[in-house]
Amino acid sequence: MRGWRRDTLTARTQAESPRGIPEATVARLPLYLRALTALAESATPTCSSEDLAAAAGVNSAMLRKDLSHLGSYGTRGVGYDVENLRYQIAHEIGLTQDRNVVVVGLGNLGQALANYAGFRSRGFRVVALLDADPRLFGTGVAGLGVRPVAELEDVVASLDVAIGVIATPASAAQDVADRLVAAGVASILNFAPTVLVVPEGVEVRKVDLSIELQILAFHEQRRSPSYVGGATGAGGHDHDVVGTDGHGRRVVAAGHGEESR
Amino acid sequence: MRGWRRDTLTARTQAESPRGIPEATVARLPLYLRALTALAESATPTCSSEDLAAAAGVNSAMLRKDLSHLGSYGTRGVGYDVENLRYQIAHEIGLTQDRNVVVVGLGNLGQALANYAGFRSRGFRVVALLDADPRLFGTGVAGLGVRPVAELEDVVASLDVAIGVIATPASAAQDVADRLVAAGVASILNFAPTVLVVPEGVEVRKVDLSIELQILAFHEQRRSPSYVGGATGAGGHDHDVVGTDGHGRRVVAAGHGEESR
DNA sequence: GCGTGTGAAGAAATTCACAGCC
DNA sequence: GGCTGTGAATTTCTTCACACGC
Repeated sequence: MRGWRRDTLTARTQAESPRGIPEATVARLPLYLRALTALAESATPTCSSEDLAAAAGVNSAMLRKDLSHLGSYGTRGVGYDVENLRYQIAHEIGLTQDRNVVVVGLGNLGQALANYAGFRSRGFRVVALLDADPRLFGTGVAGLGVRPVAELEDVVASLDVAIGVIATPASAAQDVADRLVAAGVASILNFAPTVLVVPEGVEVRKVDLSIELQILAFHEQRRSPSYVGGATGAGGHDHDVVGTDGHGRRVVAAGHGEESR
Repeated sequence: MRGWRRDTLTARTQAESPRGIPEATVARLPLYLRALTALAESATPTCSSEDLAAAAGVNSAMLRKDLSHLGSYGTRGVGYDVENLRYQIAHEIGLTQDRNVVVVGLGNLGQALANYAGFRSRGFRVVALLDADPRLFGTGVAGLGVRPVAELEDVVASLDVAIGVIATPASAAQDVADRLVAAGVASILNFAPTVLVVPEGVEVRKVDLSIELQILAFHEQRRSPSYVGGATGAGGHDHDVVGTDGHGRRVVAAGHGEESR
């Protein structure tokens, strides 16, 4: 079967990364996966795009479009086979194989991360903990001993680390990132409130709690009656009609990223 | 009533809320704020959009476009006054007033969040901690006693809570969210790995560690030589050195570095 | 009929490129 | 000359709406 790839030379509306699957879609696949897992646990054999979209908190049209990038795994007039679709998405994300993770920085957050069950439950194994503070060396966190950050290179090489989680103070983050990259780690999850500069080809995801709070604060202020829009500016006559969608409720899924940005 | 589409013609060509400022821009303002604070600390009086963009890890054209939504705070031929721009952005985000935060769920993550300095340093005051586990009641975390989650409504009302942080297990998150909303909280930061359904007008930001890891895993897999792209497809587009170790990867300014050819 | 898959339309976000001001 | 601010062009993402297979 010659797969009818969308090799469409009609370079119209198609940007796609390397071989397809836009970033926005990739960011939602884990959501669908989780929703499917929930459905599977409730012994639901099949589901419509409407069902799954509701469970994932997205629009059904978007869900179908997203899934169409993976292939045709649904049946017209019926829906999707929960178990099969779950497997296909897990496969696409690459969860069929476990990946080793090292956590660098074991302050409050780092320790919480090391203990976070969500890591282990989805094929991510925390195999080493590193910190610069000698007082933490050897102490047990999540069944692992904390080792000196000086051993970073050894750890990455000997334990086949694929992902590095940075939970250090901002001042140490770039240095740690540089060393992780030099040691061969090409995937970094950064919790330090700083911008990381990395070479081409290295993927960095950032989680910044204070930024999330500030975004909330912005909307909070906007809701306030006293808000007139920034300092000056006559502002528009726009009304705050948030366009009630009739449903009265608004589903907030995962997303961003940040968000966005 | 025929189920015809709602007359969306009401919206002009801009998703913008009240007075402008697209969501993507809002999500970056905190980034600029942080960069400006760093510049201020190094006693830099003014900076160009190039400088600031580099410090924030974005493209300079995007930075200028973003700032243009706030007003004209720069000087052509010169740049931006660091202190003034910092104030303008802080004002726009609404950081001129403190906001009270309640943390619900004090497991590993919740405790780490309660202790997180980043919260307090930017005008967010954690004023109460709630949990359902009696064993935690009264124990001190970050100088506050943990109180029964049953007191949620009291706490929100008496302490003027503006933001709720949910760090409970997924199973409890929706219930907590419902109660927060009913109590008048319209801004929620959700760490529980579940989709929250909230009424229109309530803002939810979500932080999901396992989703971030899965996104990294996807790219990790894509880099892998054995990756052929889902079910079918050629794929091999990589010309990046996948070879073990060796300084295969070239440092190319970084995915964020501006560079305008 | 139902519901997927998808081209086309629409909206949003990003980047370009340059006019205009210092 | 240098740099901001911004319309226009471009790219990316989302939604619509309907043909097609069940």
